[in-house]
Amino acid sequence: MRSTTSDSTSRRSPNSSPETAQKILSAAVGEFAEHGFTKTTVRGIASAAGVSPGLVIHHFGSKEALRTACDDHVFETITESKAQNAGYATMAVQMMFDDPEMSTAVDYLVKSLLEPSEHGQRYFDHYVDLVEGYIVDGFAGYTFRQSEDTRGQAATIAVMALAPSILDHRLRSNLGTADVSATMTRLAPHLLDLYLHGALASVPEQTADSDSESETESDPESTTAAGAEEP
Amino acid sequence: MRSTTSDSTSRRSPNSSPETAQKILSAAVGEFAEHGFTKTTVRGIASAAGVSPGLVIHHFGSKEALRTACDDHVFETITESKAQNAGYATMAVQMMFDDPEMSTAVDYLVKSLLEPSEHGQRYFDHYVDLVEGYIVDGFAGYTFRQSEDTRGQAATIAVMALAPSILDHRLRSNLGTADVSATMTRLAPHLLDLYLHGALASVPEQTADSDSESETESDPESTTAAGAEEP
DNA sequence: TTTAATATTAAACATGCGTTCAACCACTTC
DNA sequence: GAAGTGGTTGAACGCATGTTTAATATTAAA
Repeated sequence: MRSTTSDSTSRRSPNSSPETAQKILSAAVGEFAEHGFTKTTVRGIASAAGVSPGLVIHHFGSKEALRTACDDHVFETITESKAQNAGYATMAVQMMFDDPEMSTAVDYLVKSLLEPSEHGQRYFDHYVDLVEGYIVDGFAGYTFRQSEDTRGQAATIAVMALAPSILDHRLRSNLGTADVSATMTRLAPHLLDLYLHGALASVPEQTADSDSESETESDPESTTAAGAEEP
Repeated sequence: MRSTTSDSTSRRSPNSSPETAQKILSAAVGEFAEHGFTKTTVRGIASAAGVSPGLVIHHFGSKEALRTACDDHVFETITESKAQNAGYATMAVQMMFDDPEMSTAVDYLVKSLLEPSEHGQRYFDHYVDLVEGYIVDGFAGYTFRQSEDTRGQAATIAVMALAPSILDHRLRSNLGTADVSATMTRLAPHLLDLYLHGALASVPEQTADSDSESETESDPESTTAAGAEEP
């Protein structure tokens, strides 16, 4: 790899390294996606990028600024692919886990979602808005069940859609699946069944006598006008 | 515990403060539940317990050993309450969020679930097994839809049930709910509706059994202005 | 009371972290 | 070739962490 780029005319850098910043940023996204922001070290990023730790700071100012740059890059990556195919909502079902770059992007967002930082909150809010739009306008030909509290419904579905990615590591260990794609493939039919028909087949009878005390489902809030939704 | 040597003879604990260890452990559970294991510091635990950092190590040996002790304590706390009411599965819907000790216990388990440690994996596996039992035998009078892949179905439902607790912080900010209990109350009707009837009301005209290729161009409007700073 | 063992603490130690700095090097420009 | 500019590095700084240690306080046993 010759570092001397054949790019003529606008050669602004005396020393050759216009691509180093990109290399560092790519490594940072990978490290953040794998370990999260807190546990990721600048030295680890530098090692993954093949540069010195000081250079990372020199290019991005600080670890926090580097995180912001990664946020922009990942957000851009996902929204670009969103223009191509269906977008965020496909994360719920499947797809976008085959492309390794997209997979790390999803991991990155999930990790930022779990840290108390505010970056993840912006993404979450954006995602809920997106789902809310899907509930109102439909998605890929599907029509959602309507509710009075559309926002709460959108938040609920958004959380459900994100859950498999969040707990992918635990699912992989439990199910023995090799990678994210395999896990999603394993979960896909059950998710589709859940979204289409629910998880419960029958509701409990009102019979008084039973061996166990049961009746645990009847919370003061649990029975609040839940099932009575006729659009 | 209290005395490490010579309980065969009459020499018991000279200066024993059995409540100090308990105080430290309780503070540790709270700190771990709030910040997770990694970001929690021994000094923070000591400060919360009103003791010196060295005493924490003196009583439990190390931070890792203290975590193990907390794991046992939390697991015991939850399984004890499990004997009383329905147990884990109620976490999916509601309940057990009102009792503050139970709430921190749930937070503790969720945090350990998200860290790469192996402690959370044992809990997750246990939880999936529990859900699998519910699918086979039913739960609180409810009957689950049956599937060929009961394990995958149990894992799916377990993940769904855990999701609201995991993303409670994000949900709270998005929905404006004050605490966990309020968030769960807000989500409860939608969760019940999802479990009972699913999320989708109608399917697209083509058969939707395996692949989900959709050519729909549903006007994505996600042009969030994010200020970028590229070097 | 004396003694010995434990509880407890303040300080120190070792390590890893993000960051800074002075020097070096490659390349462009004069 | 000389000078200059910016990429790059290795060492070091300041800080926070988990843990250790020496010393003190406390209390049951002798």
